[in-house]
Amino acid sequence: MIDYARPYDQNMCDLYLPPAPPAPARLDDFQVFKKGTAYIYGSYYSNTYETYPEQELDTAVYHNLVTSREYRREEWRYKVVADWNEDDTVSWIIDAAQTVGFSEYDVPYYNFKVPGSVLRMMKREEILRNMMVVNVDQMVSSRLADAIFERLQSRLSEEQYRERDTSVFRYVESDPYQHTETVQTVLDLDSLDHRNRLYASDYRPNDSSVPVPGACDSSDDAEDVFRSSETASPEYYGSDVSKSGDEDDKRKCFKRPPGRPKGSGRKVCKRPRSVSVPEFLRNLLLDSRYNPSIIKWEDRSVKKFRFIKPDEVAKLWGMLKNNSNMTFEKFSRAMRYHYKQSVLVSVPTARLVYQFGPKGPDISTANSSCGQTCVTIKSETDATEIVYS
DNA sequence: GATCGATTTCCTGCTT
DNA sequence: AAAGCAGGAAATCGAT
Repeated sequence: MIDYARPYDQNMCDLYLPPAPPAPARLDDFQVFKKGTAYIYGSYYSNTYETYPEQELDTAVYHNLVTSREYRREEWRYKVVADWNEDDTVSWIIDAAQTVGFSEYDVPYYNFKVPGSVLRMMKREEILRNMMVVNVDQMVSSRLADAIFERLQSRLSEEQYRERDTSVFRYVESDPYQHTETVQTVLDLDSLDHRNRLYASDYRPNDSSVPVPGACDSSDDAEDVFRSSETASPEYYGSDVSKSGDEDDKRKCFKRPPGRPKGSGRKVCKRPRSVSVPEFLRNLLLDSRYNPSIIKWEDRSVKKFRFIKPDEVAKLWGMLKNNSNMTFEKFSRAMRYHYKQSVLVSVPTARLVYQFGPKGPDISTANSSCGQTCVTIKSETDATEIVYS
C-alpha cells in the first residue's frame, strides 16, 4: 500500500561522497538537458499539441540534486545572524536541517540565499513558502520549515541574551582561515557547558564529518556469479553507448537473461527516499512551473493528464532518484505497476495520456475564494494545506 | 537476516 | 519505422 505521507528520511550518502563541483546556476548547465531536448520537443509537439512558451524551469527543483557541499562553512557560528552573508545563511540552514534530522537534500537552499538581516525578519509562512518545492514531500517541507523557524527564533533569542551579558560572550568576527586557533581557543574557553547553554540551538554533539565505512561502496558489484562481467556491464546493454558491429555480434552470442543486470546503471549509493511516482506526478501537475510546460491536465475533473515532454519528466524523476539513466520508458513502466492497485489507470488509444485512479492521490481543486492561489493537498494518511502565493 | 513494497532494468510483442 | 504501450521477469533498495 502506498503511503503518500511517507516521510523523506535523511540521506546519509552524501557524507561519503567526494567533493562535487559547484552547483550550476542555470538549468542549461545540467548535463541532462544539454542535448537540446527542449528544441526538439518544441518542434515535434508543435505538430500534435498546442504549444506553450518555453518556460525556464526553476532550478530550485533540482536543489536536492545539486550539491550543497559548498555550503559547509562555519563562519556563521561566529557571527550574529544580522551579520550573516548569503553563504552563511545557507550554511546555517543546511546545518540546522541536518541537526534536527532532515537531509540536506530536503533544503531548497536556492530559496534561502539571503543575508542574515533578511532571514531574521522572515515570518514562519515565508520560510514555509521558500521551503516548498515539488520534489520534496510537502509534509517534510512543512515540518522542516517549522523546525528552521523555531531554530532561528531560538538563535535570535540567544543573541539577545548574550547582548545583555557581554562579559560572557563576544562573537569572533575574524577570518576563520587565518585565526582558526584563536577561534578554537575561544570555544574551548567557553567550555562545552557554555556551548550547550548558549549555543543550544546549533549545538551538534556528533561530528558528521567523521566518515562511516561501508556506505557508497560499490565493491559488491565486482562479483557476479550469474552473469559474466562482460554481459553484465552497463556498457554492454546501456542505451547511451553507441553500438559497434562487434557489440552487435556480442548481442547475438550472449542473450541477456531477463531481469536487471547486477551493477548496471548508476553507482550503488543510498537513494534518497522521496515521493512515490503518482505523488511525484501530482506535484508536477500542481506546480505552474511544470504544468503546462512539461505535463498538463487533459481533464482535471477526472484527474486525466498528458505528458507534454515525457523525457523531461523522466529526467526529473531520475534526478530525484539520483539516477541519470532514467528514461520515460522505465518511468512509464513504474507508472504501469500502479494500474494493479488502481492508483493509476490507463487511457486506451490516447498516447501519453494517463489518469489517476480511484486510489490515486487525492487532489483538491484550487480554492478560488481566497485571494491567492491556494492549493489544498491531502494525503491518504494526513491532510495538509499548502498555500502557494 | 528475512520479508515486503516500490521501483529499476530489460525484454517481447503489439498498436498507433 | 519510430514511438509508445502492456506486462513478464528478475534485480535492487529502503523500510520494517
